[in-house]
Amino acid sequence: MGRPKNFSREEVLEKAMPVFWKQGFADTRLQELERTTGVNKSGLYTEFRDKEDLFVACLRHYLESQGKRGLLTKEPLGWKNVKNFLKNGPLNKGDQQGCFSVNSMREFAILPDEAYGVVTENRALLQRLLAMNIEAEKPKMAPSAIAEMVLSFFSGLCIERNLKSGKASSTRKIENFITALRSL
Amino acid sequence: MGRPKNFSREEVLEKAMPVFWKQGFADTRLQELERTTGVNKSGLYTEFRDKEDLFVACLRHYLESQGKRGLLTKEPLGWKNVKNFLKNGPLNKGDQQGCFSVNSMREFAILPDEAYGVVTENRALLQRLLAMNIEAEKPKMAPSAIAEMVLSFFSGLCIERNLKSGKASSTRKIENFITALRSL
DNA sequence: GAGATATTGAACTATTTAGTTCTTTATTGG
DNA sequence: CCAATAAAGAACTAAATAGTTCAATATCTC
Repeated sequence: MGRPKNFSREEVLEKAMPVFWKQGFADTRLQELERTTGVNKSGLYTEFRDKEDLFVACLRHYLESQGKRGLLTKEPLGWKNVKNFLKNGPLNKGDQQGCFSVNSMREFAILPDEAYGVVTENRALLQRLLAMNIEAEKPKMAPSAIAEMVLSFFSGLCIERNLKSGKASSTRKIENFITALRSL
Repeated sequence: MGRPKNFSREEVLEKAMPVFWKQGFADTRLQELERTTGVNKSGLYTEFRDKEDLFVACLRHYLESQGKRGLLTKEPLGWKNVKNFLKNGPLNKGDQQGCFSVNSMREFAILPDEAYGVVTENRALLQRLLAMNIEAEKPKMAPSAIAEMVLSFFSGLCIERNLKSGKASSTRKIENFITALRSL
């Protein structure tokens, strides 16, 4: 066998993701991806078909890694998980603010259809997981209806992370929101 | 005096806005703006300094026109206005889906600082108007705290308009959300 | 160490883009 | 109708960008 490559697909995704996350697809330059991943064009193009392919791979990678955190599957299911999802779902790590998936929704007009599919599928999953947690609390209102609201609120929190005001203001907001939901 | 121009600034903004709204700043080509406004480059560049200037002008124009609708100042102030704001604030007119301002938040990384200022100022205004309407209903919780939640929920609804699922699913969601808030 | 094989790096290309400039054309006032 | 004025149109420019190609280089197996 010939020379082994000295980067893994995983590594590249891990490094490229924050760039797409912060700047979106359209305004991320290939040059910047070379710099941040430390892999040059020919390397990137042997691993990924094109920029779109790399973007979608980053998106999938992000959603998988978020899924693995298991915020909504911790036993016992209930409001606590929902609150934790709202508090810690949106990340707060340097350039990685909010949710890559929510951010991407803004760019559907120019993203490959695949991206749309990946995002909506994940949202459907979140909706189900949220509903399961809410169900466990036996509210009067239909759990799926409450879950819908939570997901919209979550999307709002995520997109607001693009503001400088940051995480601080959201903690209190989340407490209050959960309080309101508990009455349903 | 020489030849009068046959387009008004207003007209141009009205036509350019939906393009920026749908595609964002980065992925809107000058060529497309020429086509949709019917004004060619030299016309656009005599009226606006550059693409950024045109974008910010569109953003201001949008916020002004939204402000004029007066959704949150109709007497009597109260939950009815808040509900109406959530229902009809996010537009549903062809390419103009959701809120141009919320959509723009995603692109702060590449937009002029001015855009950030315009958006945050407007959000502060909305926050105050929402609080006034909530105040009128004399809730136990601080009106500003409830207003914060409404604004986040609104942002979520707006960004979700980028999904095909559309307006239908949001009506019920808004009713339920207001129900929850009334208990606070 | 030799040969096979795959990666890497850099030079290259074709296209697209924002922005400019200059000529042509239309409209006005006197 | 003429001269002044300004808009419109088109050709042009310089820079950037995604994507390609190919020679040089590194590493593996035998």
